[in-house]
Amino acid sequence: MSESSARQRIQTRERILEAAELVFADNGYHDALVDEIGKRTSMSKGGLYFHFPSKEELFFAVMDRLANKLVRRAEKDAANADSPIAAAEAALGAVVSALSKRKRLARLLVTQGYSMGNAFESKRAEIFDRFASVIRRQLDDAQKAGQIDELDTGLASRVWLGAVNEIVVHWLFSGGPSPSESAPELKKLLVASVGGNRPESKPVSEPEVVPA
Amino acid sequence: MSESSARQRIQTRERILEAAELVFADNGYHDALVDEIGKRTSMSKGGLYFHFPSKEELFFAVMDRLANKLVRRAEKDAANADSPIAAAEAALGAVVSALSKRKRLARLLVTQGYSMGNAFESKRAEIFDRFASVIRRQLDDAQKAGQIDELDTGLASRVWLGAVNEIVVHWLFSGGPSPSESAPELKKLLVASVGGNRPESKPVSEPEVVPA
DNA sequence: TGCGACTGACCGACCGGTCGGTCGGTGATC
DNA sequence: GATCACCGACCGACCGGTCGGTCAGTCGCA
Repeated sequence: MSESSARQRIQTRERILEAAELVFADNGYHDALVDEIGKRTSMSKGGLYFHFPSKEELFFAVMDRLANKLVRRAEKDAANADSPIAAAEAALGAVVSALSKRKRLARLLVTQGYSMGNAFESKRAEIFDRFASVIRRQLDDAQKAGQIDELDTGLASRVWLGAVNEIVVHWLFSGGPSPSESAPELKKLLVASVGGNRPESKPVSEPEVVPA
Repeated sequence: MSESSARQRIQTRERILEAAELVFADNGYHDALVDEIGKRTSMSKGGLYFHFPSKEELFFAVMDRLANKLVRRAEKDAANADSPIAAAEAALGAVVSALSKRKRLARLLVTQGYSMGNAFESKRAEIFDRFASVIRRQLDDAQKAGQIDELDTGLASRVWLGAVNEIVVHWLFSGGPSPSESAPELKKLLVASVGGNRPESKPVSEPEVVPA
C-alpha cells in the first residue's frame, strides 16, 4: 500500500533525524560525521543519502524540527496564562525549562549551528526570529493592556531572547547554574526591563502615555 | 642588534594577527585557510608556522588581542563616567559602539569562533566572562550606592551581555538596525531591568566621583 | 518483473602541517 | 676589511589522513 509505505518513509526519516540530532549536538556540524549518524541509525551512508540530499539539508531539517517543537510548546504555555504579561513569562519559562532539561537540545539550538560556517546565518536568523516574535506578540498584548511601558517591543523581545541565550550558554560552557534555577530571578529582571507590574504598585491604573 | 630584531619580531607577529583577523572574520575558523592568511601577509605558510605553532593557537591569539582592546576601552569609558550606573551604561555603550563600527570585529567576537568546534567553548567562556565582570563591577558599585535594586548582579550582567550579543547578531545576520542606533532604547531597557533611576527622579545630583 | 529502499566499497578534493632548503645579516678571527 | 661559520626568518612543494558524496549492485515486496 502506498498508505503504509508513506508512513514507513516518514518513520524512517524520523529515526534518522533523531540520530542526527544526537550526533550534531555532541559534535557540532563540522565535527559530526555522516558515518556516525549512519551507525546510530543502523543504516548505511548510502541509505541516509536516499532520504536526505546532503549533510547540510539534514542539519537544517534537524534544526527545524526542534524549533517547531519548542515554539509550539512556548505558544501553548503562553495561551494558558491568564494575563498578557504572564503569557510572556510563560513563553520564556517554557523555553528555559525545555533547554534546561536537555543539554543536547540546548547546545544544538544555541551554539552548534555556527560551526557550519556562514551558510548557517540565515537559518539561525530564521529560527531566532520565530522565537522573538512569539515573545513579541505577548509583549504587544501586554502593552495594549497597559501592563507595561510604551517601548519598542521588537527590541525588548530581542533583549529577552538574548538574555536567555546567554544564560544557557554560560550554563553550557562555564558550568554556571542551571537556567531553570535562575529562571525566577531572570523573569524578574526581564519583566522589570519592560516596566512590568511591580508587586507593590498597581500599574493598571495609569492612563496611557502617548509619546510623539 | 637583538633590540631591533625583537621589535621586528613583534611587528611581524602583529602583521600576521591583523591579516588573520580579517580572514577568520570573513570565513569563520573552519573555512579560513592558513594559505589565505599567508597570502594577505605576503608570507608563506612555513613562515606563519614559524611564528605560531598551529592554526588554533593563531586563532586564540587573534581573539585575545581583540578582547583585550575592547575590555580596555570599556573600562576606560566606565572610569570617566560620573556615577556608577552611568559607568555601567558607558561600558555597555563602548562595546556597542565599537562593534557597530566594525562588522568584522563583531562577527569574529560574537559568532565565528563557534565554528572551530567544541575546543572553542572555554575560550568563548573566558572572553565573555571578562566582559561580564566589567559590567558586573559597575553594577555592584551602583548597588552599593543605592542606585539600583538588590539583585544578583552576576545574573544581571549576563542579561546585559546577552542582550547586546543578540542585538549584534540580529544586526549581522538579519540586517536589523545598527546596534548603535538601538543603543539609547537598549540602555533604557537594561537600566530598567535592574531598577535603575527612573526619569522622574534626579540621579544626576550626585557629586563627581574621582576615579583612581 | 519492476521498483523503492538500502548497502558499502570506493572516489578524490581538500588542507593543516612538515621539512629540506635558501638567503641576508652578524660577529668573531686573522 | 676580507673570509667564513652560523643563525633566524622564511619559502613552498609535498604528504597523508579525512570525509562528504557516489554508484553499481542486492533484496524483498506487490
